[in-house]
Amino acid sequence: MMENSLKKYADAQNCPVRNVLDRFGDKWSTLVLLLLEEVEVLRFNELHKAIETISQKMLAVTLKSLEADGLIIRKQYQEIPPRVEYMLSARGASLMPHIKSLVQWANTNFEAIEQSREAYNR
Amino acid sequence: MMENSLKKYADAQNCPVRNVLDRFGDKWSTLVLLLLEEVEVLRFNELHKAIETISQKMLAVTLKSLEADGLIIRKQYQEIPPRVEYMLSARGASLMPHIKSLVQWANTNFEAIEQSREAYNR
DNA sequence: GTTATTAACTTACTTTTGGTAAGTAAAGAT
DNA sequence: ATCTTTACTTACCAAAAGTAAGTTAATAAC
Repeated sequence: MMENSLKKYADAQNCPVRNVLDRFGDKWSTLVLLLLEEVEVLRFNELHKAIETISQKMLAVTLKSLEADGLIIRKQYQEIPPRVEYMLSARGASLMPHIKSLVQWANTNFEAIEQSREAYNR
Repeated sequence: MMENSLKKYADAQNCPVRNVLDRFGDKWSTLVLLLLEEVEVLRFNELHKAIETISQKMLAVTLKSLEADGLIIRKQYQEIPPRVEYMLSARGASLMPHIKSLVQWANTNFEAIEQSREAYNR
């Protein structure tokens, strides 16, 4: 009764849900995407300052994987000191409505969830 | 020009977006939620078999945090061997449309993203 | 001519998180 | 007396993420 409906999630590699959601399952990707949607063009250090708690290393890793997935565009100028600008790609932009609907839900349910957490830890 | 629009993300603790999205930022929560939406009621071992690659420990941790957030309900029967059933709460159910819209996006964009990844790694 | 500055990262190292495998508890069946 | 069943927990190990310092190369200041 259950086997048929659940099997499709078993294989992480070939499951689109897991394969793609694992990517937003990381700590920073959605945040970077939200910032880029809001400000449109940002340099590495601007992102770093904006998020504050992210390390440079993690920001670099996050940007690379977003670029690899074609969600953001990296534009490098041949200048010194270096200048690199990041912005959403069309694909990245098409993702944002879905993420923002999640964000909206998070905003409306934030307080109730906090209260549940507190109640649970007592 | 940037300070005003970006500041709100700086503080993880009090930012609803970060605070709540960090929770789905883990590897397993969304998967458990999707399964529970599909099958409605599942026991610990059923979830464990369905996801396969999750460890019992991680499943226990995931279920606890989902319960703490009030997204799922844990119903324990006083029997031996023990019987515990998990199902979505109303709050959890209200989340699912947003998650599923993300899942849909993932399904439609899966192949293109895979191709981008391959191209990037060459 | 040496030193400082700037921006976008790397690298080496440490800490935190996640995974594996084995163990626990308690009743009923063998 | 031992085995089975279920829902976990615990001890130990591997992988991921965080920290801090280093790299590069041109221009500017001393």
